[in-house]
Amino acid sequence: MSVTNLPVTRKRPPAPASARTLHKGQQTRAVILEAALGQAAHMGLEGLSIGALAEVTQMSKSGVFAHFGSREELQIAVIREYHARFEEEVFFPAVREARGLPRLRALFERWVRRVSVEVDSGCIYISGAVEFDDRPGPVRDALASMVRAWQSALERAIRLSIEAGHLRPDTDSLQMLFEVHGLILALHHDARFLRLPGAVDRARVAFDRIVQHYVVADAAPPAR
Amino acid sequence: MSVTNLPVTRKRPPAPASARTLHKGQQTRAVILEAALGQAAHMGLEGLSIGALAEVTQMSKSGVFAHFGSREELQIAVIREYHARFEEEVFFPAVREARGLPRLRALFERWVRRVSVEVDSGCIYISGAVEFDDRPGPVRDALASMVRAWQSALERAIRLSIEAGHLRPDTDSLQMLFEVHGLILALHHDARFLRLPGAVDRARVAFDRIVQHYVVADAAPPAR
DNA sequence: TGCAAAATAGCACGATCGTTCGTTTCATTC
DNA sequence: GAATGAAACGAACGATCGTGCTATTTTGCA
Repeated sequence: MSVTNLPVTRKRPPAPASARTLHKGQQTRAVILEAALGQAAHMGLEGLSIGALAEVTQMSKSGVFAHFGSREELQIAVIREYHARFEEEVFFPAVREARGLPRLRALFERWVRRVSVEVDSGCIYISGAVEFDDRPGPVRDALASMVRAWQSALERAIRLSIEAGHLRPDTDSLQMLFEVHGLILALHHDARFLRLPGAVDRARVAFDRIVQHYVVADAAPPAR
Repeated sequence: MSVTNLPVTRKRPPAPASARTLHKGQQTRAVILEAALGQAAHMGLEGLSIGALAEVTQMSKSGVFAHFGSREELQIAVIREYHARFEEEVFFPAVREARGLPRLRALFERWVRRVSVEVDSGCIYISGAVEFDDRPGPVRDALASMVRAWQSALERAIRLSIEAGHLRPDTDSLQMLFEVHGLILALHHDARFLRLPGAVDRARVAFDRIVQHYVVADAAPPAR
């Protein structure tokens, strides 16, 4: 059970030789990935540098390099790791809430919290989207897959809210998704770039307003 | 009359020697800047490369370099040029509309059009905000100045709409600005990165909803 | 037309980048 | 404890980057 069934093409297939213990390789690979995640959060995926990574992890450049085979593979590995953590921190806990509005609210709240924590570290989904918005290739593809997966998970939650009768039946789920996503992007922008205080509250207020609009059958928007 | 009175510290002080004619230097400088603007729109401000710029303009690297003195100065020059064009294309025409809602609508509409045109070229305000969100220095400062200038111009338009009686007197102008800005960011993200069609319309629809909320004294949001 | 100044070219530097290759160290299993 | 394969190292490569020099060309004005 994951955010989506992606064409993940997992490496590390059948546990090399012995089965249980985490072999040295994967262990240091995890260490490198941890450092890479931090570096990418600060400098972006394009800011990932094998040399800098080697310094941080006290390894040789070639030692780091060997674990991924290329810089691109490293970037993709970082994206996948980020995705996994995002799932763990935002999606899985929220999906335990009752389906419908409670779950949708939980998804948004955890998303907001994640982004506002990331004020000091940066969201790879957001920075990556800007860095790779016209740079085709496997990195962009991987990133787009993850973002789309998350977006459609959110849209599913919206649709469930409609089915549950919590939102108006004529709710345009993609439209609502668009608006909610905008709040997160504005939050990220104002808090992280402009360093404005109070952006988190603005996002929450706006979210409540959006929900309120789609939940109440208020004055039908007159054809204007 | 400009979006704001920035600490612009304009170079090119008192017209070097003769007054009128555009001297060769400024002329080729303009050519370089044009190319740089294109390059930055595609690859971001960090993707600006003096070497690549020299190739495009058929000049030597040092020839290009001499016009700006440093890469940082080049980046700042690009930001200022982008700002000037943004003003020209979005702000000035819209500010000729009647103050209040008409002007606010014009500002948004032109902003949307600009961003959707930039689907093929990228908005430097947005990409720059991500690239420099934790990279202090003069480039970030210049960029933040411009963005803040534009934001406060928008907020001013909102406040004028309140004073004109077009929006509810208890409208939180910064909150409204936050929401509207989010729409632009979502538009940029969906159209440019995810290549989703229809994002422009979603932004327009959402904007109308926001305006409608602040203009009508609908059911006062119950203390929830 | 000639001369000073501005604009551009040419070249090299040091740094950093991703990557390759051969060797050495280490961990694991017999 | 020796053998085997994985893991890490060290050094070098070619490329690209921004930048600093010194010539050379071009421009604008007397």
